[in-house]
Amino acid sequence: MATTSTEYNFHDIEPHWQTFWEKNRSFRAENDSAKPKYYVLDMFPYPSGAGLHIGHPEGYTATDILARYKRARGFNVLHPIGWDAFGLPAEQHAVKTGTHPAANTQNNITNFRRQIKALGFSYDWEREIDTTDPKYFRWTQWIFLQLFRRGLAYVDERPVWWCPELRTVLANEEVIDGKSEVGGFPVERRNLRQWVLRITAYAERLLSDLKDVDWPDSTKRMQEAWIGRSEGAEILFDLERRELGQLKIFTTRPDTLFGCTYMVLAPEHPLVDRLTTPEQKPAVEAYRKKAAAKSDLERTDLAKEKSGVFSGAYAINPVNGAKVPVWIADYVLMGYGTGAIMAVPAHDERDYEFAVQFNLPVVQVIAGEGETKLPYVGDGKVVNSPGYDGLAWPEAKKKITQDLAGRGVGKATVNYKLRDWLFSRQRYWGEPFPIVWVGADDYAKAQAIRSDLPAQPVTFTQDGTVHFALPLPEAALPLVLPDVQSYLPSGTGESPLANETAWVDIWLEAATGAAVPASQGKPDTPGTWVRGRRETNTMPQWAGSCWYYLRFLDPANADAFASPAALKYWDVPDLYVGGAEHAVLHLLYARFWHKVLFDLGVVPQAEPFKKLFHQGIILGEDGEKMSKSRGNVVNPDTIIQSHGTDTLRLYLMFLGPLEAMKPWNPRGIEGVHRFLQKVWRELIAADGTVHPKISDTAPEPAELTKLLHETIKKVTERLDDMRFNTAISDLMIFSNALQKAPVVSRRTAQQFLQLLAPLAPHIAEELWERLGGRGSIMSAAWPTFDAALLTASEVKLVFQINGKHRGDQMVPVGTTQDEAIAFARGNPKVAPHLDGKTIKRAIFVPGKILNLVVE
RNA sequence: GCCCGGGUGGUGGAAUGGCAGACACGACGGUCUUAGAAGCCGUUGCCGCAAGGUGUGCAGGUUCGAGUCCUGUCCCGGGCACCA
Repeated sequence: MATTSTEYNFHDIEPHWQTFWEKNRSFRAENDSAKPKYYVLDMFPYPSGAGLHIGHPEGYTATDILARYKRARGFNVLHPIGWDAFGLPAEQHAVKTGTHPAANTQNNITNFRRQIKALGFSYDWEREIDTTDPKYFRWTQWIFLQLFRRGLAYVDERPVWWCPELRTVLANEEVIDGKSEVGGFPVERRNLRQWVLRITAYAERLLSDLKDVDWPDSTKRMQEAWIGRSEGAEILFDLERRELGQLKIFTTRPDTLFGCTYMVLAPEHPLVDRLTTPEQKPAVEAYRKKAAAKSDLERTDLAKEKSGVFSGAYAINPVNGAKVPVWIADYVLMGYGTGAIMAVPAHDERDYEFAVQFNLPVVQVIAGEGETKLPYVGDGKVVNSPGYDGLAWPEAKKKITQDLAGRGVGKATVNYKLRDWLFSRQRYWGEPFPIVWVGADDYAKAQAIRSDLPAQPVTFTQDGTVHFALPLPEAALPLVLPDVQSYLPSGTGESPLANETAWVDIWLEAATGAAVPASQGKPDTPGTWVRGRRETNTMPQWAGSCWYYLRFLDPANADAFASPAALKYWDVPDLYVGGAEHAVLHLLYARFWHKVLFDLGVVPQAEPFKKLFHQGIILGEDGEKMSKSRGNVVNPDTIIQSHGTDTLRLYLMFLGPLEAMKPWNPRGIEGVHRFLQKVWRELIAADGTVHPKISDTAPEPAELTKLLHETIKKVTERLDDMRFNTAISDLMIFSNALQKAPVVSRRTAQQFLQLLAPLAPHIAEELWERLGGRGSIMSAAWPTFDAALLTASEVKLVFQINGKHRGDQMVPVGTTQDEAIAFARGNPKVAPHLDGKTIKRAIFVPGKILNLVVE
């Protein structure tokens, strides 16, 4: 049933059809269908208190158009949405107001859901998920247990931002210019016990499998750079004082070994204490203190000026026995390679800068073509390197590495920039780790009855006591968050959970995971009861978003994160659309988890996202990024109120190519709104009945029929290519013709509405119904074009003389070159340019162009 | 500094190596109207009354023909940044 409006009243029409779709469950994806499947996924939103931002509907409109289009083409479409709802803002809100983050989160979700529904997206709401729902995060915890069991999760001391004044750990985004965002207090780096995931074990596969995915090249390159593979060699340098042992360095350029004139250790390098001579001790100590006080950011920001200090020690170059001084400098990082380098100032810019500053020798060992200006990092041949002179550097690299390996003082190695993933937060609002820390004896008891423990126990040592990480059995999941008195951190760097003694300090039944507060004493029921302390860290927001695309396949499953049948039928998303800001972290982390699940045999493919597309950012009217402080934020609700969601959807797509960054321009909205009004006006008379020019019997102009078929062809191609802006242009061109046509066949009007339906679904449904279309326009099969109608008998031929456009005319299809030249001679615009000239050459593209080169 | 994108009318943007500026916005003129809004009909890159010339950041090149391909250069945006 259509609405009763006589005019294009989107205020009636849009809610009307949204209710219709909801009642009819129009967008339900069937888990067992004979149809081919199409899975199109949005990056699910964090439901912030600010509500939907105009950037959300941009990408969501694009995927919605595709979802509706694919349904019309006969696909069983999975188009889901959910909420990435753990996270810092909800926790900060809780700290401020004392309300439970869950309550605040649910309010925000309610608001987001309302806004998204008002946009008319064709989500299957029966598959809605929420990462903070225990039924969901049960499986986040389950995946963590799989990682843990396979030795991919461990505990280590890692530096975090610590604010002594607030007595809390801060996230990077809570630290602004070295001060806390709240209060502006000074912050420092402090080591804390953290969970770390061994993503580096997957570095090689994360890199090499990029070749199998259809992603933007720039995103692939960013991931490549982030993984940062480099091939080189580890080389052992003897120290002058043999009793100190050897110094292991990593270099990508072993071929420059003869040019090494000094060594550098990172200030944190464990050998620094031992090899520093007594005279140099005070200077070295002072330097190390200074370096330690610097944050990573400062250390890297001060890139311009090198600093360092001589250790007093010397190392021996393994290829020529040269004695080289060992320096300590913070331009060498402990976290990469071995934390020690051989410095070759002649062929490395940083080493060169350092050598100049500290007056160290520079020895050239690579010569380029002609005069070589140092530092020289280009191609060339090896010089000043007895035994290798004259070799091109890649050959020398190979040969020197082999020779060193033969002597046992070096070997070829591969290094990655990628670090293991810091996976814990000292926060309340995240998934609790299903881990209980127990003593050695209790761990041994558990080992006797559990088969799901890692080969190597995960431990940490505190005040001389070794603590063992005992996982909860899978059957004990989910481990839910306890209610807490305060969302303020414990003050010791632990999360607020540490204050919940009854939850934290427990007796645990090792086989079942049953627990009672330790304060109640050891239960006397049978079982293996061990005394433990729960892990108080929680997981980062990434955890829930690492695998959500799998939960959509089978969201209600209580026995598995998804059934094998659902995993097999739906496979992975055919298209994933989201912002480029996730190009590295989210996509890399999700790929890592997916590969672990693949290795476990629980997902059938090695890569989670076959095809990826980034929508561009929408800037404010002023061309700046939208932000509250600039006051240039656009709220979709306002546009829906003033022009309707069909207009908003069209406008978002009409702004420009989806991938481009583009400014918001409120005046442009009128243009697409007028387009929809025109469509209405041409199909519906002023009294609300079908326009008199719509006819079942009288013939419409042949040009209109032809244009319809051209439009079907173009719009279909453009939806396939995600060229939504030009698809809309094509529809506008057709609507202009619609307006001029005295008679329009009902079928033409209906087919046009079908083309419009994925983009502006509400008005399309309404007009379809009024024009007597059967059922929902969504269930009508996508129109096809008649190729015969598109072939013309005449085509426009363009005449060029010496490459310049001089005229054109309609010529019969199949015109030959000679005939075309005759047409040119007879063309009043072209003929004067041929007068008294000889044609030296003719280039003829049949049906398109005739270019005559004349003299 | 390095790595990616991108520079086309007053604006957003179109253009498989083949008519640069589709489609819109804005502007101007007209029509309708008591008046306005909406609609409709025109015009609208720049120079020129016109014929015509000229034009895709700049300088070259390849080609019968370049916005599109190549080289260099400038500018803007994004990402990364002492990774040995």
